[in-house]
Amino acid sequence: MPKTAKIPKATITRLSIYDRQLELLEFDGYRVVSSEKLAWLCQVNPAQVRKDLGYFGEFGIRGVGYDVIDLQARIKEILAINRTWNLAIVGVGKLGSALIQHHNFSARGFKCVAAFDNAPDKIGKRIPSGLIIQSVDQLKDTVRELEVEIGVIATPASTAQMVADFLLDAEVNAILNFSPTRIGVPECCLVENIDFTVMLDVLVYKVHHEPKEPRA
Amino acid sequence: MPKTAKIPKATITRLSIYDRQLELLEFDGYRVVSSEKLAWLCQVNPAQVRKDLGYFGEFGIRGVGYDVIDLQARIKEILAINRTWNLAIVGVGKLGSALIQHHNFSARGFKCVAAFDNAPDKIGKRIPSGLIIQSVDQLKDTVRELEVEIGVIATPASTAQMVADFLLDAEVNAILNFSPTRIGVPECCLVENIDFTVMLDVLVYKVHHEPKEPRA
DNA sequence: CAATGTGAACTGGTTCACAGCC
DNA sequence: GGCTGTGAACCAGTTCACATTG
Repeated sequence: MPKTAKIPKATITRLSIYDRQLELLEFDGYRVVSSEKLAWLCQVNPAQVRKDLGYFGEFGIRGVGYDVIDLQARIKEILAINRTWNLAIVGVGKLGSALIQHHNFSARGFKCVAAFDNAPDKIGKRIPSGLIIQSVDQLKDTVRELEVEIGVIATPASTAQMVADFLLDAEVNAILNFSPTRIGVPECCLVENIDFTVMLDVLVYKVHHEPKEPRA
Repeated sequence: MPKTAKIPKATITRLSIYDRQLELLEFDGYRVVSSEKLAWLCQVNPAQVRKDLGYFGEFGIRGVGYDVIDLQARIKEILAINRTWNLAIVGVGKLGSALIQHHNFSARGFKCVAAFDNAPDKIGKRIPSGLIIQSVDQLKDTVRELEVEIGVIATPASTAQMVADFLLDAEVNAILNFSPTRIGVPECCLVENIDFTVMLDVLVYKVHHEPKEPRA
């Protein structure tokens, strides 16, 4: 179905955002939505919405708009989030355990099926979600057995690369990296980095340099 | 000092990454580094490194490279992270408390000086860091008193906008938003969004659509 | 000679503007 | 009439290639 064209990564990001707004619109009882309204809600340009969707097909009705339910289904299909994906969290510190219990993950079909750490006092413990923390030595076996498709790194920077190598060895080929370092992986493995302090640095730069307009 | 040119946001993001790599290089005893080496470490193009730095001045020595210590200082100055910034966390759930104790924040000069929630059973409690959770009713006064410059939203989507309005009322003009929704704010307020599930959706899309190359 | 600094070329992404349809 | 779908125009950001300099 993808019209063999190169699709900007930003388009995929926006599709995810559209999807969530559509859920809210559905909840609020809307049956149809125009590109203008959806764009406004997602803080983008209406033409952007239409172009993004245009990469994948014709989902709207001219003169009317998009069917809220139908468009949602299409987007979920495009993103491949119309099914469950199994996650394994590595690093069960404060952040790791917050992620395991993160409601937005389960609500969107991301299921934490395993948790690993290498601190002896953590291994074997049960976390509120019911999961038992395993040693990273067991990572490979468990990941394969439970068919984990995405590894989540929530360790300090110092161990991130080691963890990544473990995940690669277990043939996970998608990693969500919360550690503040760029891990090195082969081509076949896909990585997304979420780096809090980089975001803060960007924010601080902007605060410090943007023309400070007087408050309305 | 900025050569009155428009600086890409991506450049700022990379400066933050360069900075952290420089810290590691310094720790490892390097005195100078070439754009090629730094680029390799940060997984970008060498010309990109030079261009990014070029927006702000000439920091290198031709034929030699960049002084690791000096370049760090310059970047920290550009990013305005050569001082402490006060944060207030709103929403002390699992994620919020993980953020409060997040070591990378304190290590980089971001100091959590206040925490707010509106759950009656949380208000007044002391968190391991020593902070006492306050009611959001006290947000305005506390934020002003403690000179908080950045608000961090770690609440569910449903209350994010309300929290943002509270922060705006307290004249915070930078927000780091961890809730999975786009908050609406006036021009004068700067926002960075960190949305875990969007990142996962992007990762899933890629896993599902990228040409799956056989593993080496 | 080796590596920076930078205009010019290129690539990618966004916005416009309007044709096409309901 | 109103809103989608999309080629064309535009804009931004990255990479190249080379002149420049310690």
